[in-house]
Amino acid sequence: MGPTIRDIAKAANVSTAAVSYVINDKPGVSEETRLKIQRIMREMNYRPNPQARGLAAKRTGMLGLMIPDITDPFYVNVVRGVEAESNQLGYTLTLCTTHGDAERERNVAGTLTSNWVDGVIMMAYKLSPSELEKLSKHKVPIVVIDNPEVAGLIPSIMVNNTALGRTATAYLVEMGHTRIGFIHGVEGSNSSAARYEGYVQALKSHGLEPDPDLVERGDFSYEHGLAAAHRLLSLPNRPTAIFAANDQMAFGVMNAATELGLSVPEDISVIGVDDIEAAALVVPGLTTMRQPTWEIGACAVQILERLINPPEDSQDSKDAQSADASKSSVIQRVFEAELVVRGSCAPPTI
Amino acid sequence: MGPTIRDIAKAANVSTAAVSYVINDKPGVSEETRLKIQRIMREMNYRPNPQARGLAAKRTGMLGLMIPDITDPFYVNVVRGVEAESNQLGYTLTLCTTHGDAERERNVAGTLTSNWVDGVIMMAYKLSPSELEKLSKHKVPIVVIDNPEVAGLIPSIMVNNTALGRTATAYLVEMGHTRIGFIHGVEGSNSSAARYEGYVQALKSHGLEPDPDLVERGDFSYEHGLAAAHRLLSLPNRPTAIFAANDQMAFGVMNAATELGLSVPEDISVIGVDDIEAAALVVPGLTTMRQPTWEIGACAVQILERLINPPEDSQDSKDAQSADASKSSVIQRVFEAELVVRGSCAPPTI
DNA sequence: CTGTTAGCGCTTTCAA
DNA sequence: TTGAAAGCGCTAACAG
Repeated sequence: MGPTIRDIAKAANVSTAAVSYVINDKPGVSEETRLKIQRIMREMNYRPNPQARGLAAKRTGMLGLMIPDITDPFYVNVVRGVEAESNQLGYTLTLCTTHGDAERERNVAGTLTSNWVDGVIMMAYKLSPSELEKLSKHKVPIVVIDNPEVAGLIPSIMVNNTALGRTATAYLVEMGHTRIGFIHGVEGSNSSAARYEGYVQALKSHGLEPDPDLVERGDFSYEHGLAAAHRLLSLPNRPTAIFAANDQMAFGVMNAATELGLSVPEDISVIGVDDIEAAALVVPGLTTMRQPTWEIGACAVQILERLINPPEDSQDSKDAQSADASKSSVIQRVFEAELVVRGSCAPPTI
Repeated sequence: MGPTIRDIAKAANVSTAAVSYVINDKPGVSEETRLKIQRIMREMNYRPNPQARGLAAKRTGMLGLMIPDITDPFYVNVVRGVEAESNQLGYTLTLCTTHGDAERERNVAGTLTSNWVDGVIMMAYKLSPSELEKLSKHKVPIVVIDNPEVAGLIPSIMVNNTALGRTATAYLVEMGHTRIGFIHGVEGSNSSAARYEGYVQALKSHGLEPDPDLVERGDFSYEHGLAAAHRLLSLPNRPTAIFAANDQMAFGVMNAATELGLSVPEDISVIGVDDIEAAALVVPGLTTMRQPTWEIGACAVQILERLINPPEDSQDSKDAQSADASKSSVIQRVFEAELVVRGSCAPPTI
């Protein structure tokens, strides 16, 4: 157990308060004393105990991050952004995974918002909007990522998945494709639904009629992509392009094509979503929609920081109107996905 | 700010001590009182403040995990194991990444071992063994993963990378290959060096003479794998198989082969290490050496737990001899990698 | 079995 | 500019 603030104070012949001021860069200490204290702290290799600090100051210096799974590339990259930005702002990160389990989500969310951390970033999919709203009424600020259902109720960050779907589909249509297949993600996924919505919009806006036969259920897994593509590609009038709701499924499509003796992109164009590592490792590379995951993570931390330490400067604090405004309008940020062109798409040859 | 232990005590008409006992499942409270207190805690939705708890009990309930990068599949999978096991044991995880930067490693290691956590798991590559040893002299127990240099000095977990190299190479040799290329990882990597060592051993033990021309420098990246393979495959007497020190480079090899009009595995067999997601997504699948990453992470936590709460049961605590023994022999655990056979290797055709 | 009480290490008034 | 002292919420003797 290292030296305490009292040891430092004693060694420097000052009070613990003086040391505390120095630790926290607060005024009230002469330059001379400050320097002396700093020197002694260094000499004794003093590290303030974060627990005591937190207990007294009612802050922990930690941010909580709740995600379903650390394996999924989307989440991982968000985590990286969160990590980088929290470090930047001097927070330490506590990571909790829920494995998409409702009970664990509830649990983790409850613990995190009670006392543990100064703020929490959640990717929650099983908690109902009302549950989330209730949690956000507690003292610990929350930012939700990727859950459109609570946008407007709780500070949140989303990707415009409809636009994503439109962009991907339009890319294919403008290349000359008219029969474009779509493979859904897991049942109930808002992202997948929105991407489908964008797919339909793009089709219609180009004068194409969506064909229900070309739409397959999936679950975001490689295997389902493979199976769905097999069905799609065996159709009498098969599609010339397939838009899969994520890259894993897109890989299933590519391999299904190979298995059926079709080649990508000559016979069938494939586009995915996420830009997973594998997309760049294969030949042809997988064309895909990249979501600005890193930026999303960083942005979440920035919003949280503002929620934790509300900037007082903007107006006079007596400006009731602005206070009202900030209370009524919940922060909401929407990011756009970006098309990453590789080799898996080409104009149709028929 | 939720209710405190005093609120509960007041509501239950007991002392704070009684409540504390109940919280910590300690004896000294009648069943009746215990039940009443539990009921009230539930009713008031009481959550003990971890900071105060930690401050008083000198524990935090947190484990620190220091890794270079959350993107690398090896680390991520270790993290998953750590995560699962810490949850199991009731610890919360604090994640710190160092990006392979020596300064950050030093910093994070210092902070973590000062006060933050009850124990720390480190994947440290820039800290010298003596620095690490000094850190481990502090009060907070440390387990080091994947750093053979400190094995014996600090509790550590490793993968037998020499055996890994032997297994991979022997697989190729026994398939009939005699000219086998090797692509190194980044300069100075212990893992890569050990894998190379195993490669040489396997070659020799099968009566094959290692050919320096077939060994290329690399840096674990796809691009270097691609470049190295181009050189290797353009050799007058090119290898019929290539063992890359990781999967990313192995993908470089596969694609270099394609670019040169060679096919995998007919013309060239490829084997990697790590079993990254992409390995299973391509056709042919990449044959690779899988390290038991999840188990490693879980094991690290178990060791840490034992270090934090030393089991007193084994012998009488007066048994000075056993105390000495446990002090002198530092825990050390070695895992073996496993061959994952996919389609990228086949007997040579020439 | 139960209650009282003295801290844990730090922040933060409030006086000096 | 400095210091004394009162907690923050909880644990762990110790006394009853």
